[in-house]
Amino acid sequence: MAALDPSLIRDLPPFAGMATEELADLLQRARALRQPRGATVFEQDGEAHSFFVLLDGHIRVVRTTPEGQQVTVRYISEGEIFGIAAALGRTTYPATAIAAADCVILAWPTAQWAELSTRHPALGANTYKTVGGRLQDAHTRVVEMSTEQVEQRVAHALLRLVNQTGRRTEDGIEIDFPITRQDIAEMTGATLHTVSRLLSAWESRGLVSSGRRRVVVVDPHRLMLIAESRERE
Amino acid sequence: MAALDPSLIRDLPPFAGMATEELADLLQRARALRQPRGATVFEQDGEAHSFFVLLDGHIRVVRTTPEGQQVTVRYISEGEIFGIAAALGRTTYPATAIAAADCVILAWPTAQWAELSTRHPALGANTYKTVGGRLQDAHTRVVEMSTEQVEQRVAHALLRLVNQTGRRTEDGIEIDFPITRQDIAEMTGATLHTVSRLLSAWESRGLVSSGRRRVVVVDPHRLMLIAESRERE
DNA sequence: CGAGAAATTGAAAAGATTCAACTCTCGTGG
DNA sequence: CCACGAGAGTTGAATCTTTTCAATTTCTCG
Repeated sequence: MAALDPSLIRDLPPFAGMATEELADLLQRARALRQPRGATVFEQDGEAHSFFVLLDGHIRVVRTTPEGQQVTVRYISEGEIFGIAAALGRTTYPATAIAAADCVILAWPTAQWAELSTRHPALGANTYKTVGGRLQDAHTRVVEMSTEQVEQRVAHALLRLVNQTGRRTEDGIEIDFPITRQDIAEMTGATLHTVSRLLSAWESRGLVSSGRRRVVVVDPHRLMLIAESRERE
Repeated sequence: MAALDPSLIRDLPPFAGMATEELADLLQRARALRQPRGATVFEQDGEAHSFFVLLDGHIRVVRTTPEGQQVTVRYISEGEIFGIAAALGRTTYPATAIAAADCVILAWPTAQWAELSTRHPALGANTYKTVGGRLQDAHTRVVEMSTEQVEQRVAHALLRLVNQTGRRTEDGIEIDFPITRQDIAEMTGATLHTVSRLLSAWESRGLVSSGRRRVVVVDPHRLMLIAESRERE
């Protein structure tokens, strides 16, 4: 296989502030892989053999409870680093990562994390900054789950997805990968029934337009009002 | 003031793997402070001027929503590092820290984080490991909030407190600082009324024994059954 | 001892889930 | 190429957990 070109990753957040030679050094040790939608990138409690950067596609990170219920912990978008158990002092993955759309991924052996992150301090710094941000996000979600009703949580979740992965269309902003009512339910701690009812209601009010595995936010502003307001309107 | 002795902090997790001279170097730059119960150590959105290690007492970390509702993000126990916004690439504190009991705290200026963590790599490594653990904890809480009923969440919260800060007494294991129904409600995303009803019910079944600002877990095993079971008994 | 904080408890109301039945959509294999 | 079947979505009705509202009581600290 031809060597990967540094321009591939130069502009991605995990590699900010790194020289071209450093990028080349990193790429030399990376393995590129392709995962079709639905494929499992790594599995909860499995040995953390690699860490990853997502070049293209979307990844859903899911935790499964002992009772078998699934909760989506976060979505990974293009350019993000993930599966960094090693950097956090763990030897197994804390969740399962599933390709939500067809993906292109770079993978490095976990064993090289220590060496790579000391040799390229910017990589370490960028990663820890990312982890800090995710801790923030997780706390924000705990706060939302504690204080908001389902309607607001679903509105927040859609707005977040739209900001992260939105693609302009003529109708509004579309979430850029196939997403079901069930998926949204697993992000918000609701049932698919409630999510379905909410989307139906919003559709009839012209806030969203949705179908099988497809959600388009037509009026982000009014959706934001729902997300923020304590009152029922 | 006399110099602080390395033996004070030698055995605390943030300083694991450090030589006595390193500890002395760290202590030289630390400032010790005492905070009475109820005092604010740092405030949400305030400039992150310092980071801290708790030597004695308990700290409650709280996020306040724009609507004024409070959610307890975590409790800090003896020996933990906290207020490490700088290490995560932030310049302000993401939450408010309040002394839940009288506290003794070491504080370092945030400006020294970069220098200290490079000069003492173990400090950096230990800290990032801690952050990783907290990210895990936060995700665990999201999962709990998504899948469990209030009864189970409160049971889990009590068990967690008892493990973290429990003190053996003749009646059972007591939570080692004053804690109100309201505090428990803010940890679990419930109302103080529901928490009060649950504690009353558990008290009459002999699982806990509680009073004003006081909770003793009498029968951890049966409480664990409640925390784990999907069914109402 | 008095006052404010903390806790309790009943009754009504609300939000969301559960149960159940049905429809729609899309891809595949006969 | 069309029919079929599974996955995805919808929607009504009943149920249930938890909150909300409200009125009291209990504690403890100054």
